[in-house]
Amino acid sequence: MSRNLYATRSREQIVNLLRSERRYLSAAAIHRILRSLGTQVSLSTVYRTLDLLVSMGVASSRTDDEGEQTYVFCTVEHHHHAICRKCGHVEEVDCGAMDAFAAALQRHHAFELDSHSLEFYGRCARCL
Amino acid sequence: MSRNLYATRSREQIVNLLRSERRYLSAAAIHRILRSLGTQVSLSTVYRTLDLLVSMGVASSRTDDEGEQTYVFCTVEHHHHAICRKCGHVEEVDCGAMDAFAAALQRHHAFELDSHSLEFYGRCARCL
DNA sequence: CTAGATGCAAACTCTTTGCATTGCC
DNA sequence: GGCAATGCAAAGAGTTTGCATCTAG
Repeated sequence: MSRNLYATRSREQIVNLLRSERRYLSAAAIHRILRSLGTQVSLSTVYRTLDLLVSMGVASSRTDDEGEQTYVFCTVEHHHHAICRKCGHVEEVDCGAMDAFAAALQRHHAFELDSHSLEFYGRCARCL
Repeated sequence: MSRNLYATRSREQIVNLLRSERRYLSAAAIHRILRSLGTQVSLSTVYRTLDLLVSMGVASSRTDDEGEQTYVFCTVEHHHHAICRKCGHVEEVDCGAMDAFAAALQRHHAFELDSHSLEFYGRCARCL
């Protein structure tokens, strides 16, 4: 268990950015924003750090409409994302009602559920 | 409304393959299978045809774990997929229970839902 | 005959990797 | 000082595109 040994400046900056933005950002976007804020960091480092964060459970990733990988800061273990289609804000939604669904699925399709993936799209409170 | 003007041999073959397989296949996989069945078709045509099928609503696509785009034949308008993690078989699951979810989301997060994406993973009847 | 479909190869985009260098602890 | 992180450039993978050629209707 010797992960994430060094807390370097690059890593801090990336985590801070993700934590303050709370919306899905691509590696390229993160790179661009950090540069514009005066932080010198290479794109490879951004990729490597994002992989690290995802494997530590600090961030979560998804593939957007353009097929690009995007990342968001995240706290809860198992949950889903409600993504505002106006501002991109991500709300974490935890998921209890899935049990009923799993039961119905098994009844109707004889399908044994062991995991699922769920995303919501709409407007967050600020954008209504 | 002058889409899909010509019903060419390539297109027929691709649709037939998707219709008989009923599982998510990448463009490369489709290309490989068709070749092995003796059908001469270029990878670009496979890509172009798949885009066409998706835009016509005949097929549906998703990005798999490796980040590769995969396609499946599909009939129902709005539904979700139960994907067998053993054989890859795709079951279409229609989704009524989502209304309750939407209501809860609005109550708890003041989030106005307008669409969602949902995928199940597990074992299909044949693979239990 | 003519608009649309195809094949081929080159171009593109996003992502990963090898290796020398730098930096944290 | 030593192991890990970084930057750079080059390689990779998947996908798209331009253009000449072919073909369904």
